[in-house]
Amino acid sequence: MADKKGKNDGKLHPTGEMLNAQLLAMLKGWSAYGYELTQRLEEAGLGEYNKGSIYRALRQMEGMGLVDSMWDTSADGPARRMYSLTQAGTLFLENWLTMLDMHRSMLESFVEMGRVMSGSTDTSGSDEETPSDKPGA
Amino acid sequence: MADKKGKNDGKLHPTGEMLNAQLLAMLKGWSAYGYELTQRLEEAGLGEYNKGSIYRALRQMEGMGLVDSMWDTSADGPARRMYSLTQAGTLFLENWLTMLDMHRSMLESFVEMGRVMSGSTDTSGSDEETPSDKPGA
DNA sequence: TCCACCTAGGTGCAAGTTGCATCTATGTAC
DNA sequence: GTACATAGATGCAACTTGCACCTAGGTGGA
Repeated sequence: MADKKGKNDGKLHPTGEMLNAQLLAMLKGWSAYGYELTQRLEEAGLGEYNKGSIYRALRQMEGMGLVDSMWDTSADGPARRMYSLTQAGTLFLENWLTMLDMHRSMLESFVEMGRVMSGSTDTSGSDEETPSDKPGA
Repeated sequence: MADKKGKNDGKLHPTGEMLNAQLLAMLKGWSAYGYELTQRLEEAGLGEYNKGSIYRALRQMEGMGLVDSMWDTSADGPARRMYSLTQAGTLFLENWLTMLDMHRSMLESFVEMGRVMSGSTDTSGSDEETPSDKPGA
C-alpha cells in the first residue's frame, strides 16, 4: 500500500496563495506585466509555477482589488497588460507575511514542545487520556 | 470593490499543505487520532479547517507515507484511528519549514527592492504612476 | 425500551483551482 | 510568406475543498 492516487509526488510545491504573495511582492514598487513576472519567477528559481496559473492569478487578484491593470502599447510587440499594486494588495501582502510567521511559529512550538496547550490550561480532572502515546516513534 | 467574482472574501486562509504541515507537527513526538487533532487545531485558534478536510488530509498523508495509522480500541467509545509520524513525515516537515523560510525571504527581498526604488513614500496619489519598469533582472 | 446526545470517522456533491496544451495576436528576421 | 519570439488568454481533465450528511459505538434519562 504505497500510494493509491496521491496527488503528490513527494515534491513540495508552493500553493496558490504563495503565488499570489510572490506576485504582489514583485509588484511592490514597480509595475510589471505578466510575461515579465513569469520570467522573473523563473529566474528566481520559482519555475514551478506555470504561465496559465500566473496569468489567471493576476486577473483574479485584479478582481479582488489587489492589483490594477492597464494596457501598455508604448513598446514594440504585442500590447502588455501592466499591473500595479493597490493599497489593498499591499495590505494583503503584509497580512500574508504575518500569517506566515504565525504558521511558522505554531509549527515550531508544536515540534519543540510536542504538545501545545494553547493558553487554556483546562485539562483539569479529565486526566490526559494517555492514549497509546508513543514518544520517539 | 471588494470582490466581484473573487473566490476570496478578503480573509487569508491557510492552504492544504499548511494543514498537512500543522498535522505533522502535532504528531511530532506523540500519536494522536483525527478527532483529537481537530479539537486541538481549534484550541490553537486554527478553526478554519473543517473536519472533512482534516480526515482526508490524514488519509492522504498516510497514502503518501508521511504518517502511519492503526485502530485503537482500548478506550471506551468508537474506535480511534491513531496516527503517528513516519520518518518521511518528519523529513517532509523539515522541508516544509525550509521552504517556508525561502518563500518568506524571497518575499522580503522583493519588497525591500521595491521600497528602495520607490523611496518608501506610500502616498499612493492617484497619479504618481508607478515608477519604472525593470529592476535588476 | 427508546431516544437524545456525544464521540469518532467517513463520504457525496458542488464549486473552485491547477497543470497542460493550445490558441490568438503582434512584431521581427530571413 | 514563413519561422520565431513576445504577450496574453482559455478549454479541459484532474484534483481539492467546504458543507452537509451519514455510519456507528457508547452513555444516560424518561
